[in-house]
Amino acid sequence: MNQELAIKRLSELGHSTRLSIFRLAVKAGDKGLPVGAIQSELGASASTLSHHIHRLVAVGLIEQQRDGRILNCVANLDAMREVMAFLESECCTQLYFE
Amino acid sequence: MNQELAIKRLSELGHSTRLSIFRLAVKAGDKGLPVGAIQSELGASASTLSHHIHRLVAVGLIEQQRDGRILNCVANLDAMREVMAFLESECCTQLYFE
DNA sequence: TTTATACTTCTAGTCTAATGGAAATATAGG
DNA sequence: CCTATATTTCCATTAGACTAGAAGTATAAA
Repeated sequence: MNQELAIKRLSELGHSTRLSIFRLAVKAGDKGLPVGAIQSELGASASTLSHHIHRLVAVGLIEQQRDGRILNCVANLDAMREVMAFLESECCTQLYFE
Repeated sequence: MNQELAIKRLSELGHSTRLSIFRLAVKAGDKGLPVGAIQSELGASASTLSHHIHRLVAVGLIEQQRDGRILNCVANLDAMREVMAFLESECCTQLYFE
C-alpha cells in the first residue's frame, strides 16, 4: 500500500462520524447495514451521512450493495488491514526500506 | 485508549506533511532529529513545520527535547501502538464489548 | 400510474485547517 | 553586550471540510 492512499484512509478515519460509521459497518458483519440504520444510530442528517459514507467509499473503506430500495454499507476489512500493515511496517520501525 | 484520542491521532496522521514528520522521527531513533533537519528534508516553511509539529506534540505522537538551541523531535512509538491497538480491537472485529 | 420510501445531489452558509511572511523569543558564542 | 542561529508566535489569506435543507433519482408497493 502506498503512502498517499494510507494518508487518505487515515484522514477519513480521523473523523468522529466517519469512524462511527465504519465501526457500525464492522459490527454489522458481511451484509452490512442500511444507510438509514446508520442515520438513526448516529442522528445526523441524511445528506450529511450520505456525504461521509461517500468519502469512505471513495477511499475503499466501505463498499455498498443495493437490496431493493435499501443500500447496505459493508466494511472493507482488507482495506483497514492494509492501513494497519502500513503503519506497522512504515511508521513504527527504523528498519524499513526506502 | 479512548475513541476521542484515537480519532485525534488518526486525523493528525492523515496529513502528508505530518505523517512524513512522524516517519522521519521514527527513522531518527531515540534521540530524534532537529526541527531544522525536518525542514530541510521536507522543504516547507519554518512556521508551517512548527505548526504541524505542534499538532503532533498536542496529541502525544511526538515529544521534544531541547539541546541548546536545537529542539529534537522524538517519535512516541507507544502512542502510535495505542492507535494501532485501538484499530485492531475496536475497528476490525464484530466481537468487541461496548 | 400514483404514492411512499430510501437515498443522493445540489446549493449555500459556516467553520477550521493550511500556509508562509514578519516579528518575537530562546539559546549560544564572540 | 551584541550578533547569529533555531524555533515559535502572530497575522492574514486561501482553500477545503462540515453541515443540513431542498430538490432530485431510484426502487417498490398499492
